[in-house]
Amino acid sequence: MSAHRARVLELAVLGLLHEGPMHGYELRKRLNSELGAFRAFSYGSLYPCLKGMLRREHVSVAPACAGSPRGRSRIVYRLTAAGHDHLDRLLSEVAPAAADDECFGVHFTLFGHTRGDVRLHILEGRRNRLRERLERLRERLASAPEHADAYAFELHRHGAESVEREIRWLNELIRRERRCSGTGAGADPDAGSEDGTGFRPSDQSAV
Amino acid sequence: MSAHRARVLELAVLGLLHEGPMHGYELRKRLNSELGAFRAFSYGSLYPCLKGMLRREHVSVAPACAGSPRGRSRIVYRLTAAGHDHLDRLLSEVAPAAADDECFGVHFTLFGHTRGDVRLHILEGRRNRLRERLERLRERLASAPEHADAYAFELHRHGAESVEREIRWLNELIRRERRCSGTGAGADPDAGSEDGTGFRPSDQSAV
DNA sequence: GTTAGCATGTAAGGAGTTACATGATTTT
DNA sequence: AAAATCATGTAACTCCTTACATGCTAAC
Repeated sequence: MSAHRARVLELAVLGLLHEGPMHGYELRKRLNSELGAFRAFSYGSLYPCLKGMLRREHVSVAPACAGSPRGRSRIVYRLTAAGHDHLDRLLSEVAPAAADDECFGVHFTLFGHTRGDVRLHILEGRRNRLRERLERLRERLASAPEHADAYAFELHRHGAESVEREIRWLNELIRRERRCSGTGAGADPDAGSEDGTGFRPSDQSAV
Repeated sequence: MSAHRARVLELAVLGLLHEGPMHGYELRKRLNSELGAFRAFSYGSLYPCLKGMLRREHVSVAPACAGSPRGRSRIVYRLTAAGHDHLDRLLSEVAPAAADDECFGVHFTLFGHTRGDVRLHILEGRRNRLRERLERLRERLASAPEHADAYAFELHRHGAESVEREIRWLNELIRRERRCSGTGAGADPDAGSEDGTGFRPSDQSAV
């Protein structure tokens, strides 16, 4: 009932403020370069978010430290103890939403503060999501009738290749995580389902 | 001032209904397999959307044609003349939003009904968007300090590679479009079948 | 003295989701 | 009779965007 949806922005803000205090403007800049390719947040979402976090006392405001305050005076936000706890809690639970396109990047970026077992769960969750997607794409490609739209086909072909690439990337990451965590307590049969689907391109290694 | 934002769902519905009349449930299924990898719409957005289109008289309802009506009686939607016009208009204007991640796929899928020059504009718009993204990613990668987060770095590295791949794909498509429109008029999408679909991921340059 | 960049904020609203409510038919 | 599948629909809500409003400082 509490956190049933994404809440990407707040997680990202918590993550950034974990590195150190920051004011809103800078927060937004780093948000949009750190998370760069994935999302771009506007002030219209950032400031209300900060306001909410302030109300919940996950952050506190510091008086604008000087330095070289060009422009209007800054409001510097800093994580409170409660804020740190909240971030830890968010990073400890294996949110299924972490497999979402919009969330995975943020969670991955915060892997540095995430427990090893949670990292593994998130990577596997993401991989499973992509495998489902790939399966659907392959079904469509396999059943592509001759009258099919050439553009749609090409889009799905390229989409399937992209998904395959990301799955292979995840496989490699998962392998590394398992190796690092040493005694693998996990029991996941990682058998490759070889595609006999007549799916062509230089398909190295099972995804 | 009228259509300042995406409106992906309505465009997709117009596109599907252009193929022929359909009822809501089927529409949603096709929406989520056609657009497959990209989006998944729920009934909670589809039915209100259809209602709006009905109000604007872009679609009309037909009495549930029989066939094998398993389940509750169907409501079959059909494009009106105004609906066809509206779709044509949407596909004629080069919406900048077509470069968005969520929109590009839908627009591309409808390339079969899109004029050649508009296709080219959309492909180029998408490529420019991705080039900007790639530039930002490369900046981040280049300026990655030694103390940088290894996970964030890896994410951006993989992200940059993915974007490069998509840009190369777009380059190839743009090349083909130019070649086709050079010889003849651009309004015959279904002809030819174009099948040299062998896209080689070998060339790494000139993104 | 006006433009440009830095900095904070709000009001209105768009697009879509979840969860629910209903109902018919077929399969188990 | 229960469960699964097909089928339509609504209300409440979430997350975010756009467009606007404000104000301060530096450079041209």
